[in-house]
Amino acid sequence: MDQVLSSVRNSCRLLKIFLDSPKEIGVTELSKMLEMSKGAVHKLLSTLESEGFIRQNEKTKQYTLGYTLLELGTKVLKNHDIVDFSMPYLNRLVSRTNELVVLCVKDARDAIYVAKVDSPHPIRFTVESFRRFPLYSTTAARVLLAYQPAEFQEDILEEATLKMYTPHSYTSIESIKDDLLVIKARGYEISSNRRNNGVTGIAAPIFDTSGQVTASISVIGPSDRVLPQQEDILHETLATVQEMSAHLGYRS
Amino acid sequence: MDQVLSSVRNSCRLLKIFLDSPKEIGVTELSKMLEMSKGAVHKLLSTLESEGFIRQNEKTKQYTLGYTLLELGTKVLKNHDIVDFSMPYLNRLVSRTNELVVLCVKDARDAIYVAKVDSPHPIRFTVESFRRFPLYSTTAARVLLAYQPAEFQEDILEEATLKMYTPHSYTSIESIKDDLLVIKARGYEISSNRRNNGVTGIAAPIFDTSGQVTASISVIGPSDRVLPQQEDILHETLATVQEMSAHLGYRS
DNA sequence: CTAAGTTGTTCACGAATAGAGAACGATGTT
DNA sequence: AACATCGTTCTCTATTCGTGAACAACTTAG
Repeated sequence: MDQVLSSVRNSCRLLKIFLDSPKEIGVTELSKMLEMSKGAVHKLLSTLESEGFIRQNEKTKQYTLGYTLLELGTKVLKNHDIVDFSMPYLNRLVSRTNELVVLCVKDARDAIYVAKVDSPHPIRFTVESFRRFPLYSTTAARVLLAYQPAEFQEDILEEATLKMYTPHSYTSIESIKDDLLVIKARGYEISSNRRNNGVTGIAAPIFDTSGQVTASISVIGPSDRVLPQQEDILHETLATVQEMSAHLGYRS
Repeated sequence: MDQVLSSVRNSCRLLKIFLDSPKEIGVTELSKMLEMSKGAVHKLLSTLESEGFIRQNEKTKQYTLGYTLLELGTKVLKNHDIVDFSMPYLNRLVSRTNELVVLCVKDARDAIYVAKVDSPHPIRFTVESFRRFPLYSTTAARVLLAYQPAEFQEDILEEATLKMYTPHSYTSIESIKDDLLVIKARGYEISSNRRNNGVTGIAAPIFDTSGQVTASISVIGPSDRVLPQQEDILHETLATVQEMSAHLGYRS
């Protein structure tokens, strides 16, 4: 783990700073955030700029993310064939439930919505795609976590403890652990008012040939619309993931 | 210009290799393309992987682009406010012309379509967004090039010469240079069958407060549909860019 | 309108490490 | 069973990365 190219790691960390910051940042501010000298940061920036990963505003002299990252990000989506594969199913599930449907995958220690289809309702709950969030924080993510090895689960939940973060209406980390067992036992998850108040999510896992969980889908909407038709939505969701899993070659 | 962090530059080059390759690549192949030792490439890869910029397929052991690049790419789009600003105008122009409309910007030595609205026609011409292409190769890009300093134009066209690349129906690099003068003189460009046979593009520049060309828009479609209504489309396009420029604070 | 505080940028040097190249173990192919 | 090829690990030194201070170009304060 100490086998790491420090300047490469620094440049990665530098780029990620922009994810949670206003679009333009100056050298001085970056050097503080990275705890590096201004000179070194400047060298990083001009290297990244010459490769198109960073752009400098000619007027303000501050820096922004460059277009090459847009090219690469687009390529990531293209590579990810589960997205293309899933879109028809997501669309159908939206037309049957009239609520937001998302496709969620695990990446390292995080979850990401890699596809979504919005609810046709004028009043609707929306989420941000392509942005990481913790594996214990949303319905779809917890489904993914439930099928991970126990040690990995422990690790993730310990991180949650360290961050002193317990999702809404969970009284303790232990109760999440119980929840994961329930999810795996019955093969789906329904949760209300956890991360967002007044919002209910119904999620289930998608299996591939090797029996691994590759993704999960979730129907999410205002509790007062979702809860009354909870049974129907659950039925449609389970039918969808079973069909998807079957098409991926999974035999239960 | 020699003030460059070599390992950072190498990691950038490594990532860009994936743009023009199948989704998964092995260490050996990458080391050949980068002309580096396998050991060094492996170190690059594991550093990038620990930062989420690269992922390794557990079965094939080969490498792919990671999700962090998707996050960063999404952020680039969000930062770029001209895209949000332009969408209503692009949509309106499509509804008036019934052809593909694109928004094109210059980045370093390239052009990129950063937004597009497809034609409603069942038979339609489409383009790929977020992918770099030369500034001399499409109608919208040449409009951007026309407003650049003469020395920059020379530089770009010289590159075209070196690549032995002359866009279709240009007999020489000199004729492109003439074309650029015409574009700047009359403020728009109409070209047929240049990059794609049977395709016609009509493009015009958008100016900001400081009088700089920040982007260009182009209406593109099959020549047999576009040429007959050429006058109308040109009129609509010019009206749109004038309105957009005015809203950006440009005074002619 | 000067002086003090910013900013981004440059430079020189010593400590740290990046990259080459060979050897490794694991696959899969002949 | 021998061979080829893959990704990975290792060692070592020439290279270079990162620091800290000085720089010029602005903006702000008095």
